[in-house]
Amino acid sequence: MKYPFADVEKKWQKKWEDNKTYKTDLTDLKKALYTLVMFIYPSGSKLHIGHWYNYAPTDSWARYKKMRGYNVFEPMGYDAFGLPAENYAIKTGIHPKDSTLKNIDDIREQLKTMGCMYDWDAELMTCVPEYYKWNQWLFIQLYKKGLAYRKNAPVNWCTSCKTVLANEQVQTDGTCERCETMVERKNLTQWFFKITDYADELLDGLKTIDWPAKTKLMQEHWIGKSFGTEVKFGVAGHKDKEIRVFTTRPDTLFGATYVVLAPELDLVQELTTDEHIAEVNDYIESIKSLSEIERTSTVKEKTGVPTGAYAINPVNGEKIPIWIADYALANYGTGSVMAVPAHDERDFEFATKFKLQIRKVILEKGTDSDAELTEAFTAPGTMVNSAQFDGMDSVECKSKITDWLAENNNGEKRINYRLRDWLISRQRYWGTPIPIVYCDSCGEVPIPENQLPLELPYDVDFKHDGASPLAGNSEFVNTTCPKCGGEAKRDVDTMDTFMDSSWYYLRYLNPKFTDGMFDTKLGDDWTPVDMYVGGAEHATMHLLYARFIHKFLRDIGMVNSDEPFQRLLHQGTITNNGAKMSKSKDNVVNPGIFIDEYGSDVFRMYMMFMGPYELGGDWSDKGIVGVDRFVQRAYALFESNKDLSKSTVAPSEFKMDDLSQTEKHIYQLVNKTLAKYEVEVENYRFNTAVAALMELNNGLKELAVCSNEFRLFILERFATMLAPLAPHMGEECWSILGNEKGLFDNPVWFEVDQSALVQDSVTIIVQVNGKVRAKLELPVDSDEAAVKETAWNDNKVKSHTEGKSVVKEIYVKNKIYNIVVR
RNA sequence: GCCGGAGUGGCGGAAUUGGUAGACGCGCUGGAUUCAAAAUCCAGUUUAGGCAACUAAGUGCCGGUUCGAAUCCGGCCUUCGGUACCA
Repeated sequence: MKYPFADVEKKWQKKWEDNKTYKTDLTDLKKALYTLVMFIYPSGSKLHIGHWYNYAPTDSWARYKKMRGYNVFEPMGYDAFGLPAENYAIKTGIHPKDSTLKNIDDIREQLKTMGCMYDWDAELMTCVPEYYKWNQWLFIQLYKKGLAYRKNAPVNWCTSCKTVLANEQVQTDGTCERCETMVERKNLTQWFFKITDYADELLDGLKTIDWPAKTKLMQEHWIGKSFGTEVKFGVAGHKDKEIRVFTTRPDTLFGATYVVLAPELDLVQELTTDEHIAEVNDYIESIKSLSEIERTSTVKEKTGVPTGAYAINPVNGEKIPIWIADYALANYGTGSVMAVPAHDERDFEFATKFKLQIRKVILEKGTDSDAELTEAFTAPGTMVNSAQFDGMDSVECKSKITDWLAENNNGEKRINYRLRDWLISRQRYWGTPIPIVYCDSCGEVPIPENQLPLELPYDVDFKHDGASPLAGNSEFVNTTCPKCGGEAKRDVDTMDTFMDSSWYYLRYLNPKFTDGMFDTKLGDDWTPVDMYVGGAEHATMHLLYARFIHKFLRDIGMVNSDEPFQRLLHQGTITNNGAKMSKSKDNVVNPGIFIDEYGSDVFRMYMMFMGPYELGGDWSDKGIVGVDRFVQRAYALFESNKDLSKSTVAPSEFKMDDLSQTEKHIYQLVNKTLAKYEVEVENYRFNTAVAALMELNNGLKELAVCSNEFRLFILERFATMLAPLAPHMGEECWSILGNEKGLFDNPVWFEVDQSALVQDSVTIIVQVNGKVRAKLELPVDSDEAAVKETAWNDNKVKSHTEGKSVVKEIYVKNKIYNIVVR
């Protein structure tokens, strides 16, 4: 009989639900295990292949752990705020709240057909006041600690739509995706979280977590800690002004021949001479629509204009011109850069183009100090043209010059970070309202905690001209000051949705908790999350923000751990004809037809079999029949051994000497498979785990001639290995054997019989000059003399060494014997 | 541009530490079964030459280290993710 997947899946899903199999008892902390997958963004109403690829293998891992006796907590929820729902509303008129809640209902139903172990009592969504209230509370805690503050920052502004655009809404040519108008950068006052205060700890903490090395490396580079010197340049004719620059090359300071300021700095307007002001303002206008990537590209032709003002180099009192150039960014570092054309590639190019002075201050070994440079010399060398430092080693002079600057109050040692503070203001509707009011007499005032949540009003014009849609709702905007009771206006921005995802793993533990942001007892018991799985695209942003918030929560006594996610893994992306699946491209592959034809177990097992989990790949259904055939064969095997456990009992292990030759082979195979399976599944290498089960299945062709208890022994192990990967089928096979209790209600796992893994002979490869010439089957741990003799007796070895002299012979025990001849 | 990955048969991929390249599966070819087909089962399947034994080449490209490299090093090419307002 063909495996009746539809009936089997329905049957077990009902049993699991009736038995509350996946309700986790969070008070049972013995072998507690929190496994988490990044929650779902409910944009469309359909789960696509990518979702299955993310969730099904993760669930298989959780099930494996459950079968090994862990008390597994595996929740699922919805990252429900965000831009797409708002765009959809603008296009269709359907309110984000309505479309989002509808999508969530549809998605929940589809998630249930996957047959995952989600504890549905722990389900949460971020767009309800019960959740986002605590975003507001958290904001206020950060505010109280001085970690939330306002400053100016640029946004993408469409002058035609009169709205702020997300980077995604700006096309590659710099125009608005709706109206094709050129997008400008415009400054707005916005809220920031001081993540930079935690930069060092975020860096150090990486050493303590079990994350992919590449992710840690990306975070390390994102934080970008660099050691250097801050130098104070005076400004000629402006005694009250100074320009601070950060440099990692203080040894080149005598070679600084000009200074570059970010065009947007206020200082630029203050310093520029009348003669240059028109040119400067034209330049600022001309770069308004450039993105940061374009501005800082090292291949783009450098642009810039002089301000007419001069800076004073503190080391030699020299007057050097002040320029502005787009590659200096106002929101990075001090916004000012000292330029040393002789020893920096970008400065060399700039100085050459604009005929600025190039002065060599570090001499390359073996070159003439008068020789003209044809390119920047960036390596260390000997100091020249540097007054009292001449003749010294440039590396040593880094600290010498810094010390000398410090003694004269012209600078100091400094650590700089690439990391910037987290901008959380969004000029959008569908998000958490920022709990601040602005009062003419009291200034910015946080809403008292007992007045939270500040609810997001339903009625709003999404196309409201200007900054934020909420600004158009006067009932929302106009309020009274919590401090003085006078008239006040609310902040009309909402929060970045990364705020929602920065602490949801704590809320899952009790989403209905009303006495605080989350139940801190449960938080301490269950976090850090043991295993976190999600896309690599989150490597630097979400995963850094969540770490920051976790550390902040620790500092205010809410959690007792330093990191939110102990172990992390990224699933790969499934593409369609090489393109990322997305609703907008209309290229999503719907799993529905595969579920209908093969069932969810075959489908999820195929996804796991496709390749390495962390690699992903292009979607193809070509191989799914192979997995289906495997399932059919395995099912038939169990069917032909129905109710075996009702008439016989399998021992916990067999003695190899008591087994027939056939049984011995199968016994070794099943133990080898089990040992491999454990390692592969533990490390999310499901493709090789499935392959191992296929090999096992192929090796059971002669099982029928074995004894009853032996067959039961083998099939029990086979069923338990199937269960994590194909949960419905695993349960079914287990029950076919005659077991009354379900595998996930009563977890079972079998030990490997280590004695069955011992091999008595081994294949030794004989190479001549690195080429395989013979394969010898020899006892394990044979000594060199024995191998040598057998090897040299081989005809092929003889023919390939004949008439040549032996240079040397290499023996690697149990592996290889290599003869080198000339 | 910058930061971080990936590249192996016709296809998806395997090779746990530098030691048999191609496990497992798809596809294809041949056979069994069938009136025939589907399904199933059995055998073969990196490429080139050869009936075969066998020989040579081969893990994106070029070079290097080593007795030995898919694996380590240097330089490229292609491609994917991120680049701070998609999430």
